[in-house]
Amino acid sequence: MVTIYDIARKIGCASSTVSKALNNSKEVSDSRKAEILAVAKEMGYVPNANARRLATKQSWSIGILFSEDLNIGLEHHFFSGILQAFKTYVEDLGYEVTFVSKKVGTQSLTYLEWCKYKDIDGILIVTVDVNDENLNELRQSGIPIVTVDSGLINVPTVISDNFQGTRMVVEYLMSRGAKRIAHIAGPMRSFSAMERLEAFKTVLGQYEMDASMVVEAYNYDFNSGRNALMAMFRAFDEVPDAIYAASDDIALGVIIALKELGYKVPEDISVVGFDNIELTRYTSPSLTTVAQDKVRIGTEAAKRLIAQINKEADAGQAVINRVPVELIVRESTK
Amino acid sequence: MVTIYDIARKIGCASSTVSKALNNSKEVSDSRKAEILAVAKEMGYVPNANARRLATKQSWSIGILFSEDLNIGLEHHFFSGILQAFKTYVEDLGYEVTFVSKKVGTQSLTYLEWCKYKDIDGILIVTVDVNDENLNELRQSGIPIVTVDSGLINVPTVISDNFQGTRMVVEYLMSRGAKRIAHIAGPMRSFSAMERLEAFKTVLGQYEMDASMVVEAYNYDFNSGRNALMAMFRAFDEVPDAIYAASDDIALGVIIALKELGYKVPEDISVVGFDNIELTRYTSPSLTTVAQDKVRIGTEAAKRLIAQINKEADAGQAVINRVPVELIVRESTK
DNA sequence: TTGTTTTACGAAGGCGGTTTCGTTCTTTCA
DNA sequence: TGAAAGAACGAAACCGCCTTCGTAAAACAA
Repeated sequence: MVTIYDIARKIGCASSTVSKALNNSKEVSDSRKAEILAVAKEMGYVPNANARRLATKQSWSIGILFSEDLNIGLEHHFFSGILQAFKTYVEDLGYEVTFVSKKVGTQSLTYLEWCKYKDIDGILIVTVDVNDENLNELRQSGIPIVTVDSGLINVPTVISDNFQGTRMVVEYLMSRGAKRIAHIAGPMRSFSAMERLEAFKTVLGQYEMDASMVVEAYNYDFNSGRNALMAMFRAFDEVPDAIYAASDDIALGVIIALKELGYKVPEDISVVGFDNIELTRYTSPSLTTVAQDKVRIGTEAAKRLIAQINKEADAGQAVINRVPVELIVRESTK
Repeated sequence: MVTIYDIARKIGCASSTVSKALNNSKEVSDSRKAEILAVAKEMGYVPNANARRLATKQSWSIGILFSEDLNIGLEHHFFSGILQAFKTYVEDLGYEVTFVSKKVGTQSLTYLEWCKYKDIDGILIVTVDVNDENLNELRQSGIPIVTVDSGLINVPTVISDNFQGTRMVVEYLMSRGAKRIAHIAGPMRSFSAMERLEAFKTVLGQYEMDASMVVEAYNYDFNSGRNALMAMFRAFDEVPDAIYAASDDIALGVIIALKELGYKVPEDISVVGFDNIELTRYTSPSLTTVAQDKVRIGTEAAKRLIAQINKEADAGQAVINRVPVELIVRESTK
């Protein structure tokens, strides 16, 4: 490993001069600077992150917090899409992104301890168990935080506009003649699921429609959707003419279940999803759904985090940043 | 921030003693050790990663390399699944995982420079442009590397057994009476796509069947599958009775396209995919496919990397580690 | 008792940078 | 032309931790 001392020795100047030159300080003459840069390049010099960070106390790194317990995480395309956009944005600014871990060598650490250990600049919380004690500690630590799609209070949040999306769905269904709209909600440990359910009730209420046909899916996946639909048909005597599902996966499960029960989609019952995952465009029938803007959510989250890191005014306010959604009408609604 | 000096001062001992106590050295008496640990805890001491790493030259961190140019990456469930398994395994051992970036602050770095900069212990290459010059440099640097599903030569690799999988598909189709099997290949810049194509030709050759009905999909996604199928029907006069697609997404595109052309799956034409993504179980028809073991691939890759880091014998050999696959028979084949 | 190990601890140097603060040597300006 | 200002550079301290080495006290052996 070649260090600034090696360079200094070779040139015959002080290491401090080399350091300044490499950092483009104006305390070094242009000729000297050129010489040092040339030698550095020739010797294959690469700075040492740990030394630099130790000295500057600026780590240029951002932590990503995925909760392990919920089994949605990296593997869920929605979150991985957000992460991808987030990562692209901050890396372009020169930050590195690291997963926050609970272990260092053989030692176990809390999230906050890990952040201190790494001297992290900021942290993105993606999915999380809201009741995790370790999170409180983190939140109160003053470390810049932004969260995505979570229900953490007192933390700057970026999330799809579930209210707008739900309203669009309901009003669209009504405009197409729906009289009896049901909702397959997502699991209530998910904040978005709660919001969508709440919005569902609110909007139907405003139109003086009954919003009681609701069943909670155990999970966000296909199978949970299928099961939830079956449960709904067992629990209610009435048959809805439209179903608003809290996610695309759930909606696809619902459609299959309806087919199994002998209903036609959309002729007998319309189905709407939420997410706009790639495949829904190609299923049969293709799915009417609410598109979430993963890229925008990830990018927005990145911007808000960076603003906090740079201590811009108001950056740290626990404001919920709602990202617009879009209703994509396809074949699953009549 | 509380340091070992703060602890030493409070107790009235030397910082070196504190350091030793915290590292459980036997040069410190048990009573002293207990005292120091107690004070450290009381003061909320957390070690500083940068200082520690600078001093020990052990970073306990692993880099993940996702190529940006191919637009498969984090968002592809196959890779995110592998990454998840990999991450879980190495984090449990106390390593942290960081995405390797090409920028540090405002400076651009090559992969190798970044690795040196961070003093990284090892690196997982997930998707990658085989022709990237920066990779050669990395490969020759001696830094422990493992790669997944890539065609990098001279690098320890973990990959699904594409030959076994393809053989199972072909033989299964033949056992069900297929006489004319076509292949929708994945993009040839993907190593797995190449292997599957090669295996397809080999196996058909062994049975003295014609293996010329092949079209390359432009990408691994649904739409490419659909387009490739259309291209196939334009290019060949004959109609196959079975189609082996290089991925599930492609297969689903193929199925839709076939439906559009008026063919029934599986009655007229059988279709087989590769991956076993969650949804394929629920599409209609559900998809016969080759299941890849994401968890095993990720874990295996982790093990091989750690072995190299620990300089275990033979660990660094550029052996290809083939992970068994499984044929899942569902409705898309008759 | 004396001599030899062990044990427990402290001083100090090093890891590879950054930064402050002099100190020369030039410029600049009155 | 002399004094003040600025430019260019080096010495040294520091970031927080680890580790080597020396030493005094305690434990053991002869």
